[in-house]
Amino acid sequence: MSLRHALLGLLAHGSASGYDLLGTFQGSLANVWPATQSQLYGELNRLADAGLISVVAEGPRGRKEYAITDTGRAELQRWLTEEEPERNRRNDMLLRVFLLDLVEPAQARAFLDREAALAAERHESLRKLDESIEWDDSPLSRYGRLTLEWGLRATAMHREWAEWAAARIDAGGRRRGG
Amino acid sequence: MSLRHALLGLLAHGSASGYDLLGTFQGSLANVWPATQSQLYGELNRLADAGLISVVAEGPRGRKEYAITDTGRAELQRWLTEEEPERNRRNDMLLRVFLLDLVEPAQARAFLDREAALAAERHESLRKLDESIEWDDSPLSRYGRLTLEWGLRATAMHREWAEWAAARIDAGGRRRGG
DNA sequence: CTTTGATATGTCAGTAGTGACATGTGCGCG
DNA sequence: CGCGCACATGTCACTACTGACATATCAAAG
Repeated sequence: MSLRHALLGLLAHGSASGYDLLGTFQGSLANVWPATQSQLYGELNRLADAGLISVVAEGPRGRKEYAITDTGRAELQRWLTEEEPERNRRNDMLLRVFLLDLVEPAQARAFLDREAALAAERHESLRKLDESIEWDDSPLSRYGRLTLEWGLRATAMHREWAEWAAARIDAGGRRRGG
Repeated sequence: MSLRHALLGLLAHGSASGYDLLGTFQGSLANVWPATQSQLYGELNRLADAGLISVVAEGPRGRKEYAITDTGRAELQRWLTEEEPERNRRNDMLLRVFLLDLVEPAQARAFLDREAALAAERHESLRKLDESIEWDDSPLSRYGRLTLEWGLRATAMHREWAEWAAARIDAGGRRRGG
């Protein structure tokens, strides 16, 4: 149920409409906690029903501006400090590696090459993003930078691993022969 | 729908019952693609209905032994070589880091310390697992080792990042003062 | 012989997330 | 003035996954 807390967290930084929040989810939050429009509007209504947020203004085109309530802030604090983060262990890519003995070594090698290339691409795109942002001393800037750094390190690690693994497949093939 | 392909992949290595497969999902596959019992039995029936697997023997206690069919093998091949792995971007832990400016620096620091400690623990447990397994030249051994190595590198990276981030929070606090 | 635990499969209600569809409005540009 | 795009919210059917419940059997230990 982290979407709930993501919304509370964003609203804790300032009131906003569903549409505004959607923009954030498709922007800076896309790499951390993506959400679809339908899910978002539904959750906002549920949060309002539960009294964790409330409509503070209505604008043109039916726009509803939400703000976090005291109850909502308390819940957010509780979540941040007391609740253990859910570790998402499912990894489609690793599942495939686990089963990679079912295809020819050349295909396994191609798979890992592709992983390495994609990780490199993703790393580069994060690096550019990092450069393009004007980081300042604001709290959001400080912690946003930490998450981006995680992405940089994760993509670097993934690339190195894939290259190592690809080389190991070649070595394994040779070992079988000799 | 990767559970489907995980099951096909396991059955491609040899026929087994739902109960056997459940053991694998709670064992070696737990860190890659966990699945509950209810989900597993349901999917096996759906796979059999679709003709991707078939019951090849019935044992005591209603045991049903499944084997992969040619259609199933073809589908597995297609999945492994043609379908792009789903990248799971949702990360509860990173979402919290992103919102960590909402709590006191000391609490943020504690959060990251805990992350570092947990990553170290997980790394150590994987290292022991690695040592305890007698890796041979079998294909399953070779590719299983690659996934484990990914885990080792991921936990190491995560720990280093958390330690770096914790230090950065301290530095940020001082910078604000000076 | 009885009890216990591992083997073995199944159902069900509920939650989270997806993608498509539906609908209407205000703003700026030509 | 009217056209199109961005703004803005909502519904719906479907899929994946979870945790709890239900049920029965065989083997071994006491």
